[in-house]
Amino acid sequence: MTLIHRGRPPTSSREILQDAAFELFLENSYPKTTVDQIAQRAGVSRATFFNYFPTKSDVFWVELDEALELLAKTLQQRSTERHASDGLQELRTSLLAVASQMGADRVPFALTQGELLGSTSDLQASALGRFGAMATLMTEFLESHNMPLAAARAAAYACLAASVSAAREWAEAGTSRQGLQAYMIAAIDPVVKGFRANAD
Amino acid sequence: MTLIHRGRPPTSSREILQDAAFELFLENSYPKTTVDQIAQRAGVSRATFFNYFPTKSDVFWVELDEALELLAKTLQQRSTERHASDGLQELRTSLLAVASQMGADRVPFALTQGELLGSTSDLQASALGRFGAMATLMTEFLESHNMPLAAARAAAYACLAASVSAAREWAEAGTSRQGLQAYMIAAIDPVVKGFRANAD
DNA sequence: ACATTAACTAGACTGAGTATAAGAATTCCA
DNA sequence: TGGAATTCTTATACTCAGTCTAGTTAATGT
Repeated sequence: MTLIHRGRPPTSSREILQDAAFELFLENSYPKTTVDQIAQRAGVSRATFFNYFPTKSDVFWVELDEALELLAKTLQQRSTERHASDGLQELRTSLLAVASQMGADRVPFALTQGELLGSTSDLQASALGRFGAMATLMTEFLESHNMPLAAARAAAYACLAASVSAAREWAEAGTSRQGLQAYMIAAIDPVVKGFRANAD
Repeated sequence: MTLIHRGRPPTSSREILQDAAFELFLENSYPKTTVDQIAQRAGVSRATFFNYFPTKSDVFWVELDEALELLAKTLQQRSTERHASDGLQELRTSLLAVASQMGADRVPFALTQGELLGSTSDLQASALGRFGAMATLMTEFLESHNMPLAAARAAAYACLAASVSAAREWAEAGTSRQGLQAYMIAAIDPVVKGFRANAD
């Protein structure tokens, strides 16, 4: 499985850069941290940072990207397996499956920095790209389950909004926190119910 | 009403800069247009551009900003006038009122440049900020009409998504185009119906 | 005249992102 | 053993957006 190595082996790694970045984000906040500082703390040149991450904001979202990838895989699997069944219900199940990976203890770093999203424009840009990708993913899934485009789009955005606000509540819950899944259920179910009532 | 002038009167204006910018955006596309070029064509220094627009992307969104301001005013008015009635219905009416300003002939520049949104990160950032503002506006409006927060948020995002896709369809319709309002009705009504069914 | 106010400008600076060419460490193969 | 070929890493220079500061210019009012 592991390809045999050709050429110079990496002396640094994604993880080292990521750790250095998160340290600095906590110490000085995201906007006051420069790529130079991250590279320096990781013991690496600035250019190397850009070998691993195309932009500064990409390092901020690594955990979300992993979750997104998992969601994409899950949806794809469910698309091929049981194509005929209720799309919204399938979508709900898939979202909860991804959420179940997030125990009470493991809050992604980005979610602890909610205030930044309102004020930091490059984070907004990168967030929009990711949420947009997620929305089209969900829309296509619902469409492939025989929901008309307009309804699919509206339902996808509503589910997305519900998921995001569930994640924020979860992150803010602090010590009293349960797993993310519980928050997701509470947020998504009304949406699913509303759109299903419409479909009948 | 017009305050008597103190200090040096403006020799340039927002409109001149805006026109210069749109010309250049059409000639060379948004990302290949620099603030220097815009200022130069407007016959003004780079610094002056930033006196009128805080960022390059703000000039791209002037028309949307006007519509947003109108929506905010409309919602505020309806909030004070008839506070008790159905929030979703009121929101729908307000959105349509704003849309009615857009005749078949007057497509905002930004809407003709849809592809850019997928690829240009500073446009994404500025778009997210605006849509986010719109979403919170709508959420608060629905909350003030006795809708619970979670439902209000989901409904607001769904309406927002419907409005955006209606606007895109409208812009793409080309010669066969009706007013924006017709597209908005088709997109929003299913959402309103869905969420109302849920509320009862 | 002279002070005040506001529009405008010049210029230097930071920081993200791109591009390029060169160096350094390793494997493959003759 | 000695090159190629491959890949990670670096130095350097560049463009452009956005910020800042200090200074200039054109009007008003007293």
